[in-house]
Order: sequence, then structure tokens, then C-alpha cells
Amino acid sequence: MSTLVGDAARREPKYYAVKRHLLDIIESLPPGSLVPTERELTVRLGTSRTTVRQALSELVGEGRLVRRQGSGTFVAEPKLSWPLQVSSFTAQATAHGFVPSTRLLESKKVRADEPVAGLLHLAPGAWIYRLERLRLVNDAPMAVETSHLSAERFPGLNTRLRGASSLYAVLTEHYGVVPASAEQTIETAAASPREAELLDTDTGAPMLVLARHSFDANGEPLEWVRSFYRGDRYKFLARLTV
Amino acid sequence: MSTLVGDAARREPKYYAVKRHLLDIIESLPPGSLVPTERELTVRLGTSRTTVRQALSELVGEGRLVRRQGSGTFVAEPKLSWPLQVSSFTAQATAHGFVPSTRLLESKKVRADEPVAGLLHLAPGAWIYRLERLRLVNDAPMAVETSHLSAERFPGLNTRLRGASSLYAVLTEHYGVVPASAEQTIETAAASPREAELLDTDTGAPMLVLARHSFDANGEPLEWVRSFYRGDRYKFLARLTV
DNA sequence: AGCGACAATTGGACTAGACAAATTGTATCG
DNA sequence: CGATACAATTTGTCTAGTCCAATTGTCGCT
Repeated sequence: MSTLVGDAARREPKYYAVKRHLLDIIESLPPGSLVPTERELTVRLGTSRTTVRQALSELVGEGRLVRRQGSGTFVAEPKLSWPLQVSSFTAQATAHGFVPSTRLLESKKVRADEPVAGLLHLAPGAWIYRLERLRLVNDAPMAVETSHLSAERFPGLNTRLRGASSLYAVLTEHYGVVPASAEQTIETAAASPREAELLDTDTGAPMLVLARHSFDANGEPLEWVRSFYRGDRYKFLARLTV
Repeated sequence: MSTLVGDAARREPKYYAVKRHLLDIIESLPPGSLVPTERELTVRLGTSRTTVRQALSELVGEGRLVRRQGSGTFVAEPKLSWPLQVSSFTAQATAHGFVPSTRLLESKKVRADEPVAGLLHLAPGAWIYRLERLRLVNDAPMAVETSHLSAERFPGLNTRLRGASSLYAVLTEHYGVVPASAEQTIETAAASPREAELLDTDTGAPMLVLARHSFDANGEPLEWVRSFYRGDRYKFLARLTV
């Protein structure tokens, strides 16, 4: 019954004491500094390497430390704030002084599975384009983006996109379609081996997942996009006016 | 040089095979179902309990599983989408059919440290009110919210808030202040022991951290709030119009 | 029938160690 | 001097186990 009260004296895990010790070290050093090795921390703090690594992993996931195999563990740079706007990736990056680039990983015509078909108001099995793109900022991989669009509504999108800078530009110029509204969700997840490899991080690393469902002026769904951002490097920034 | 290319054949960690196996099980069962015990999975998959627990922990962090000591591990309910709006917590909850409640954890007059003072345009050491509140939805703890406001600008806020339903209502009625704009950041973090206890989860559990910096019509900062949401239970939902 | 003690079972925390893979400095050789 | 080979050091992955804490079912007693 008293789940809300909670165990007032839940004891602090041992790894968390290690984490606090490491936070003290981190806050006293500039980014790029070397922190003690795992094995040195085990003897200094009288614990096992497993426990030390648990504390280190959490700090790496929070973007406070960076580990390099064979080299050591270092204090990380602060997170970069990524402005969330309706404009295109390239536009919003340059507007904030970043140097954006994109690598097209895949662009295929496939059949929609149940959830995607529903989101795009199509029958399951309908043909769709599936675009996978790697977004980079200042040459550092930031996010993996997978877009889904109806192939019937946008014939030849595949080839029209080659060489084009922006998907939204192609939609407007060739199909006369302009996104009018969107619904976005933001959640956390752990990186799959594939995402980890593309983003140059570890499997299981914490990610920010942004899913955007955009509609045209008639309220018909245009595209559905899911983007995986490195949670240790980036945070989202939104400006609101009442 | 070729950091972008990446090791095409980075091998999948063993724990991830366990995770995929568990995902198969999860997708074939309704929420609330019992999944095999850790010790059974170790023998069935020919691995160690540590490796099994790593896969389980990731799935718990992603909100796919729930563990109960002494009882077992169960398939979790899907995440709840929490609409992000400028309106107050209570208003936005009831508008979407939820039953909100708030527990005041702390309300103290303290001195502002360097970062908070800067955000509120105050001198370091200036008096501020620090409010800590636990937000609940349908009687389940959702977020821990810590607000900071200038004590000089809002004298007696402390007592005026007792019994009042909404902070924003008090600001408007007693001080004639209306928030006009805000800047929000969203990032990931790991739960501290205190946050974990209040939100009835585990230390180190993945969290969504929302920081809101709101301003009045003159562009002067009004308050700075940091909220920790359980990342395994909730995701943020935003509606955008171009 | 109901209560209480107990034992079995489950997840939680931690340890100690083995071996692999990446990096870096050093010694050696041409 | 420069390139190569090697060894030491560092983090990465995984194992096997101990002990603790919470839950649940069972058995026995009243």
C-alpha cells in the first residue's frame, strides 16, 4: 500500500560512491584531461574493477567521460545543444554556426510493415521509400535518420534525391508538397550494434530518439522519420513563445 | 584517418544476442507476462548470469521489461506519451485525460550558486526560492521537478504557495507576472539514488531531463526548472505547426 | 479456516579473475 | 635516421561464483 512512501533509507550502491568520487575529479579538471586508470581506481577505492567500470560507464553515458581502449579515460567536452526546429537539417545547422553534412546510407523501395503502413495511411505491404541517412555536424556523426514515404505518392523519389541537398526541397519542387504540421516524440533508448558503429560509439550507449510524423495541409501523412542521436554528445534545445 | 568508415565488421556483443532473444519473447507476449528467470536464461543460452542481466537491464531501461525482486521479470506496458506544452502541469494533464497530483517535497529560501544566479540574472549568493515537487500521474510518480525563482522579486512566495494548486497561478495573481517565452533543453541522464527513490526506480536508470528557462514579456528571466522524468515509462510528445 | 514460521525461489550487489583488442613507448635492425 | 618488431599498458568482454533481500508458496499448528 505504501509504495509512495518508499524505503527512506535505501542504501547507496557502492558503485555510486565511486561515481561521486569520479565526479569530484572531473569537476576539478579541464576537458581532455586523463583520469586515473580503472585498475588504479580499484585499489585506491578498495573495490572491484567491475564496480569501477559501472561508475565509469554511467559517466561515459552522461557525456562526462570518454574512454579509449589502449589509451585511457578522459574528461569529455560539454554536450552540444541541438536546436529543434521545423526547418531542414542543413538550414538549422548553418543558422547556428555549425557545418552540417549528410551521408546517404541507403535508399530502397520496400514494402511497408504494419506499423509504418498505418502511420502513412497505406495498406500493409504497400510500396514505400526507405531512406537512411547519417547526419554529421563539424564532421562528427550526430544522428542516424530513417525516413519512410509512400512510393505511390512520390514516384521516382529515389532517383530525384540523388545529388539533391534536401529531401524537403525535392518534395516541394517536384511534387508540390509542403509539410504543414508535425507530431514529434522524444524518448531514450540504447544503441544497437549498427547504430553504435555508424555513430562511432558503443552498443548500448544511451540515445535520444526523435520520431517525427509530418502531415500536409490536408492532414494527410507525408512521412515518418525516426532519428537516433548520441545522448552523450547532444541535447535538444527548443524555444517556445506563449 | 578513416574514423568515418568504421570497422564494418565490429562483432556483436554476446549480451546483444541475448537481448534479441528476449525481444522475440517480449513481442510474442502481452504486457504483464512472466519471462524466464535469469538463471534459466543462463543455461538455455549457454552464458553467464552477468551477461543475461546486462541484456535484461537494457530492456528494463528501455521500458520493455519490469523486474520485481523475489517475484520475477515481466513484460512492461508501453510508454506513456507526455504532451509538452507551455501550460501548467495540472492543465495539460487533465486536458489529456490523466489524473495529476503533486507532492511538495521541499520549499526553502537558499542562496543561489554561480550557475543558477547567472540564469536568473542575479548576483551569486542572492536569495532564491528552491521548490522541489514530485509530479504524479494516475498516482504513479512521473517526475521530480526543482524550480528556482528570485526571492527578492517574489517575496513571500514560500507561504503563498502553500495550498495553492499551481505555481503559475500564484505568479499571475499575486505578482502580476506572466511567462512570455521559454527555452527548453531535453537530454538523457542516469538516476541518482535520491531521484531513484522518489520515482520508485533503480539508481542509474535512464532519465529524460527537461530544463526550462522562462522569461517575462521584458525578456527578464522568471524561473529556472529542472525536471527528471523516468525514461522507461514516459516519452515526450510535441505538436508543431509550420 | 486462519495464522505463523519456514523454506524455496527470484532478482540485486559485488568480487576476482581470465583473456582479447587497441594504443603507445621502446628497442632493434637496416 | 627511419622503419619495424615487440612489450607493456590500457580498456573491452565475459565467466563463475558468493552473499543479500524480497517475494511466494507450503506446511503445521491452533
